[in-house]
Amino acid sequence: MSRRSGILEFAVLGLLRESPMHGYELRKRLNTSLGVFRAFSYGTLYPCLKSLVANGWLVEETGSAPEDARAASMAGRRAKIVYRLTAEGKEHFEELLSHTGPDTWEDEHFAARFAFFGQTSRDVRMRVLEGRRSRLEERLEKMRASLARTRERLDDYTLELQRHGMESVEREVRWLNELIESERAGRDKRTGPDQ
Amino acid sequence: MSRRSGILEFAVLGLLRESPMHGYELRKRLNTSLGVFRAFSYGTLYPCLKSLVANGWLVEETGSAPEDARAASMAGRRAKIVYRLTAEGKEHFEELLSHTGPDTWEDEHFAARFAFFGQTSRDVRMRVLEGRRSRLEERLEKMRASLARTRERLDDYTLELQRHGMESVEREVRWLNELIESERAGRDKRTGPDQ
DNA sequence: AATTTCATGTAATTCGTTACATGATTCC
DNA sequence: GGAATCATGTAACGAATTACATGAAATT
Repeated sequence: MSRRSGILEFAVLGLLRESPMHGYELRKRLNTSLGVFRAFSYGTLYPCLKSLVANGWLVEETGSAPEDARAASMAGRRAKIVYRLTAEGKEHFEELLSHTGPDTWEDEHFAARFAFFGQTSRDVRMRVLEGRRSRLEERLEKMRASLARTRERLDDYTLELQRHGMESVEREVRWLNELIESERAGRDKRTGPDQ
Repeated sequence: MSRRSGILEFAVLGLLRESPMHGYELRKRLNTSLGVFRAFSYGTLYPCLKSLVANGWLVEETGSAPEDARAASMAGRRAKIVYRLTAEGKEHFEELLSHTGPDTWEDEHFAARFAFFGQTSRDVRMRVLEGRRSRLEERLEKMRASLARTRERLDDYTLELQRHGMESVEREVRWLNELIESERAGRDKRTGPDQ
């Protein structure tokens, strides 16, 4: 059943929900359109796709015209493989979307979740945003405590590094506060308010 | 020769340069004092220490008093193992400190380098800071280009995520600018200006 | 015609964690 | 004397990369 990175699996299903794609294109969109994800390599992506097919969440479509498939099998050449989300895949993705666990608030998981907020209900969005915020606040607490304990023993560079780190986390908390406020106010960030 | 993470190795040598320590203590300082590093597990740390010993960069000291060693061997109990940097280890660390390569500007590598800036010469500091800045500027360029290409096709959440991501990178560039300016002005961030 | 970009894959390797196993020391 | 924390390690596993291998299509 090979490798399945939770994040990659999630992102692939989410991207394929919008429209079928082949592996190469999928990879580009993971790095650019979704912006957030690090560049997953083909060595990760292709085995993952195979595994999702094995689970019945995707189907492979070898070329749109019947000719393509024929030509491919005849000459032994490989045709583009387009992946399409199955009904089971759609269902599975909905489940992943509505489920929130401890992992959800982690850096990369959170970014992946956020990238598909457009497909999520508002209460899930709130759960994800608030969970992320409290995790960051815990992190801040630890940083502050550790800084208070060790401040004197640290040189200026180390201190500056910690200060900058804390400031970054504080900024993300403020960003989350704005988003949460915005969700609460019902100023939905979806494309259209009605229909 | 087992596992050796470049960053962990570097950080361990750097911490032991200040004073000898045992593994458990070392691990805490990696997570707190240096603040930057993710929590390396014991399963990573201890094998790494053994490998550094095998390289001749560290020596193990089993208890400070001879009694400890005797008691340990008699009862079969393990004593605390304190690791001390050897002359070769010190030399190796200096080499790592002065060497800069493509890896140096990567997120985690950079943080590790910065954490030991106090032990570095100013021109190395400048190389590291300026290298980091230009890598971030490249990243910004790519983000801007990708955003310009795909803006229309993205929903508001994805857009907001990208906007926030870019803003974070821009902030780090400004931070680096200040640091570089500060280095240039000669306002050295070391503890004492003389002696 | 040659080069770049598109496109798919596999094997070996790297980096690191989790779960397990063990025991000493300190605090209450 | 029991719990928490200190302290050291190993084996199995996991996630992802790199290097390799192949070949089609588009561009110059």
